[in-house]
Amino acid sequence: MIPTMRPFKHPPVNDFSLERLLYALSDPVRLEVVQRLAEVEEASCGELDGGRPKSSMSHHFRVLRDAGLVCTKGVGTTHMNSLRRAELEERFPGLLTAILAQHSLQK
Amino acid sequence: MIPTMRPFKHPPVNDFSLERLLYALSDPVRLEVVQRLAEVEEASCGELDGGRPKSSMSHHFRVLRDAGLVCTKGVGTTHMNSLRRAELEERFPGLLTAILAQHSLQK
DNA sequence: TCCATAGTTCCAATATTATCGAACAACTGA
DNA sequence: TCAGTTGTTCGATAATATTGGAACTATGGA
Repeated sequence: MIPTMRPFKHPPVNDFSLERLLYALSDPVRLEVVQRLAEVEEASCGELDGGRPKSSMSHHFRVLRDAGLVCTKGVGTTHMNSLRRAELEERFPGLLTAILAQHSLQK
Repeated sequence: MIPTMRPFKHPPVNDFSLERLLYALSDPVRLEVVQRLAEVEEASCGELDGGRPKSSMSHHFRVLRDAGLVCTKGVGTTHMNSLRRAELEERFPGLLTAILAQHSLQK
């Protein structure tokens, strides 16, 4: 068993871009994913699709990863996702907190 | 002289949308406009175009207005723009602050 | 009244993005 | 080794955004 699930590329904190982050979160599907991840700490892709096609979700997860918002690691046959909270707080202090606070108000 | 420059539509705070705001700020041109406005408090459209065509800027200002970020009022032949800081802070506490703080770091 | 200024609106061209089916790849368990 | 599960990648299509020229409107000054 040679082939291992190759890990995804996750940008280092220094490469985080404010515009890219804001863009990633301006999509309702992606914003919902991030909000859910804030509640559960960790979740597979399947747990986060709202019945949407896998290929669509795969696209959204990539956008979230590229923005530095989400970290995805392979665990068995599934991919576990989590927020990169500490690094986001380091690079954009207070930003994610303000966005997530907004969500909990709307429920 | 009957015709007066008809005022622009500015959404009330209750109609502000997080996604719309994030989207508006995910564009480099618009983000720059907002960052400049944070410094000068008030500026005409002409002062904020970076040599870009007026029609393009007019589009961007409309997006910013629709998101509730910017207020535009006619003054003489010019349009003066300002951030809707208080209302934004009321609706999205800490959000604009976090975004603007990010900018000043990058200079 | 005429002209210059500041922006808007209209329009078309271009570029980006979202969506999703189909084929593919990695892993687990039988 | 085969089958089932999970998710990615590829490719096409549709929807949406950005850009900027041209015509138009409002305003103020000469």
